[in-house]
Amino acid sequence: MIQNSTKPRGRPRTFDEMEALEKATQVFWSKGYDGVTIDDLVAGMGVGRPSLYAVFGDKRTLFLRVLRAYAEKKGAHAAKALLSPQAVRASLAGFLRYIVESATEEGSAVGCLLECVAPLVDDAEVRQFLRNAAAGAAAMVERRFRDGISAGEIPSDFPVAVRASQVIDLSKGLTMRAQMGTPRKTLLKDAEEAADLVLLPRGTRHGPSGSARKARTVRG
Amino acid sequence: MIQNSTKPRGRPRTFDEMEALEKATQVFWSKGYDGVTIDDLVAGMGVGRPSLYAVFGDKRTLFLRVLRAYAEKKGAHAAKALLSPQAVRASLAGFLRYIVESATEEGSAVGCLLECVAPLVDDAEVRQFLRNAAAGAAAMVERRFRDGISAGEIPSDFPVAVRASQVIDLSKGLTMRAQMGTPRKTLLKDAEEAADLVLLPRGTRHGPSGSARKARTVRG
DNA sequence: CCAATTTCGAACTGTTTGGTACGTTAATGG
DNA sequence: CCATTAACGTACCAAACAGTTCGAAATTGG
Repeated sequence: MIQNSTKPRGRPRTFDEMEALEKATQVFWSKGYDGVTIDDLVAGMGVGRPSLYAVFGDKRTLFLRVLRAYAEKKGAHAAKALLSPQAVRASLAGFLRYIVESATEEGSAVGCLLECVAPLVDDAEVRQFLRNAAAGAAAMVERRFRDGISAGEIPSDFPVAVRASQVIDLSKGLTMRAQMGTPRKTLLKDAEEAADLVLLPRGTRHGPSGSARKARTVRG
Repeated sequence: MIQNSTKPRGRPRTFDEMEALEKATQVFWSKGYDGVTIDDLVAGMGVGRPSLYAVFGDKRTLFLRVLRAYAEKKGAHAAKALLSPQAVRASLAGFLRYIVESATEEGSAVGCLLECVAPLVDDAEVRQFLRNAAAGAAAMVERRFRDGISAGEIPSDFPVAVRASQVIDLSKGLTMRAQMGTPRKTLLKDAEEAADLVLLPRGTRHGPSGSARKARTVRG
């Protein structure tokens, strides 16, 4: 048990800190960062205005905390989808499906907090956090690729790093389309296509398939 | 000449409308949408406050106009890169390079107006516009693919629509990474990789390459 | 030079916002 | 039962903000 035996001295809080934090997530989720006023947070979190400042600091601090909690939760979920005991393609598709699903959830006017709200905040610390998060996600995918190589599912010359970052890029594209209102069904289909794409073996460009091979060097 | 012979009657304006619009673009570019105040626009555009309302309407109207002009310009540029008389891969790489270059330009704290600022505006009309813009871009890429098929550069069974939308997804990923501070050099390299990826012939997954083919159906 | 027209610029108004001060309430501890 | 502690909620303040008003200035037409 984490419960500290010593009870706090003064008047007890009328809200649960973690619960309030989740409500704050909802608020930022639905209104963006700049769009949210302190009053929005007060109303949405069920926390008095002075308490909000006392417990969570100002808006920026609160947002960073929300972001960290959100990323942790989402990252855990994504990792679970990605590292489940399935074949590479299924893992990858599951990962991308999860991205799409969380981005097309009801009640979020703006889409995904990490990929749609936070990027606009224009704050050094937020940007750093996002870079790290993206790098972490790419590393996770890359690791899955390596495991796929170990398992013999993927050829050993598979460009794991490049493809991993491409998975993340594609996922960002999916997320942004979700935000623009592309229906979930379409995106889920595209998630499957994306999984197929990034697993294609490299090298063999279309040379042998077509008849004409236009006069040019195909890079290198 | 477009010049209307009749000179306007009253006091002449001290600013050029188009020039002011470009300055407004810069303002939105560097501060986002919610982040800019009317005073920012007044200061950045060199237009008096009442004139701004009289000529451009309120912030939202002005932003939509900025967005349209920006998209038109960028679209033209991208189309030029994409439809230039080169091989498919070179066209595609040029297109993606342009995306990266415009997203990593100096002086834009926030990145790209279309893909980083506008998506956060949470306005129905803006979202509609963005959907159309993305669809237009995908259509442009798709068309280039078709031309590639006609020219015999690409096999005729190439999934043009799917790959076109994947190009757009990848470009959005590149743009977002640009905004997070990933260096241009990295992104230019990734643009090349992306061009390679989406041109890979489909179908042949890794079955024949590795030795072990883990017991499972590879989808379907 | 004067009337008509249009823009300019400063100043104004009512509202919203972030942040805080203060008296009140609810708990603990002796 | 009173002192102490801590959170609560109302109410407040100063700054920022969107949008407008109004007189001065600059141009055209006669």
